[in-house]
Amino acid sequence: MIEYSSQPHYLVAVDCIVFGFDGAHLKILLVKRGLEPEINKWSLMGGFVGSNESPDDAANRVLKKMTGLEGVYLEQMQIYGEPNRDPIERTLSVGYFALIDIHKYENQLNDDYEAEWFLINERPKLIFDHDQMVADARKKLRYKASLHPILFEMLPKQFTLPQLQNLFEEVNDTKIDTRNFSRKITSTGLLIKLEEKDRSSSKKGAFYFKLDKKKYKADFQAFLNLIPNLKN
Amino acid sequence: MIEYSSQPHYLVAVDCIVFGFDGAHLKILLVKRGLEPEINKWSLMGGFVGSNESPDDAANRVLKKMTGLEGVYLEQMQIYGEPNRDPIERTLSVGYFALIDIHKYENQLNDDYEAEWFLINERPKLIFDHDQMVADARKKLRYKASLHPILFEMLPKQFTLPQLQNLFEEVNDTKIDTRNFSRKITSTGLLIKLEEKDRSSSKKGAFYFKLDKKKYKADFQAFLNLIPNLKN
DNA sequence: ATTATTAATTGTCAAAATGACATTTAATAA
DNA sequence: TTATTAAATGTCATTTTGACAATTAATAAT
Repeated sequence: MIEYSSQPHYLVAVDCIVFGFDGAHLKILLVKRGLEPEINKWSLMGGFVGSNESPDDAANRVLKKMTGLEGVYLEQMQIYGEPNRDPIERTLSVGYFALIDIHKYENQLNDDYEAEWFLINERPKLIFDHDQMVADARKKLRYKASLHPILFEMLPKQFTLPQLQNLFEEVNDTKIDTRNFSRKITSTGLLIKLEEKDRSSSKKGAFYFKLDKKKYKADFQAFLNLIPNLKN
Repeated sequence: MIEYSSQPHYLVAVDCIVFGFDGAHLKILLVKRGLEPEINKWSLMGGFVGSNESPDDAANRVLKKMTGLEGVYLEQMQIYGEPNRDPIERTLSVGYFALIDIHKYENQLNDDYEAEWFLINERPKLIFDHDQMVADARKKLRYKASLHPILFEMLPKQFTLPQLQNLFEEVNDTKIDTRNFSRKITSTGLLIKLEEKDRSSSKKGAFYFKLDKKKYKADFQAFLNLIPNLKN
């Protein structure tokens, strides 16, 4: 008979891949690790799951502690549980990816932790299996974003169509035809055009849009299809 | 400074939602639990993660032990980690869903475990949060199956179009127009029509098909779109 | 004042995919 | 020979898609 008492116990952690977008490029937020082993090396934001919290709770706690942000978009990805992934002691880690508005973060920076944004393709090597986690998170982000409008979570309240398209192109690592993108994104009914223009990027300026939050919540589970299937 | 040694340790388990299809209805495989608490109550197939295996390894081991089957389709779903989900001791469980060909199983039944197939809608109440796991697994199955051809994993080597359509209808809890379904599924190129007919369900008989495995593997990650968006 | 420059914005058309819909066919039973 | 039953298949109008380039709005330069 199997009994609980004879079974091995493990540490359980969470690690968060935090994505942001600066208007042109996809970025990832990394921290200098504060404990041994591999202290002071770059790593994902993480921490152990406490006695009175679920892994989801723990991920939210870690994010709040290190970025000051609450209520960020957070999605469970998968568990990383190879027996020897942590050299000190067996630790299973639940991987999450988070999407945050990079501008909100800047105001709430917690300086106790050395955190820094890196361009997704120019990030330093990370500890343990964190590079694998980042690769998995990118894949999952791409997958999810091709079906649901999650990328808006990384945009400020006002954004332009060129910015939005940039973001889709970055995430999917592809170029999208401007006319077709505009048509598709408009037909979702998710965008509300504003009076104001962003003049910072061109003489003509690009109109700002905001998200129709009601429509966003209602349609979140509906499949969109924002990434074209290129034939040529 | 946070140190490993001061952190709490937990039991880590896996639980598998095993789906099957009898040609007409979606089924789920349950076992009578073999340890306290809740001994002899119906539950999902599960077990603790051992010292030298990953959670994926553990899920495969449990499935093999209880069904005799190896290499079944197994997908990590999510982690269940509410602090009090297990009344004896804190246990985190990684939920998996498995898709198996119900006919293969029948040949390999391991009688040491009291396992039984239940119609998905006529299953007994399960222990702990296992009912929630089943609900989540159904949702995930539906989601994934609407995009990728995973349902073939539940069919025998030879199957008929009506059977295939039944399966899609069961999983999506909807009725599909025969002509449109046939057109779509044919256009995927995934099916190879055989000479033989299944005469068990009608006078006319229905042609058997088999899966084009090469095409299946190649197209697995490509998005299909097999479930229609009904307008009326 | 006119022109040049630059990025934003918008339109067309042919092809493909979709959804709605009913009849014909193959086999056995009566 | 006819009745019965489930399987298989076709049409058409609408919508969606992908490929493609010209126009517009604003500032900078002359």
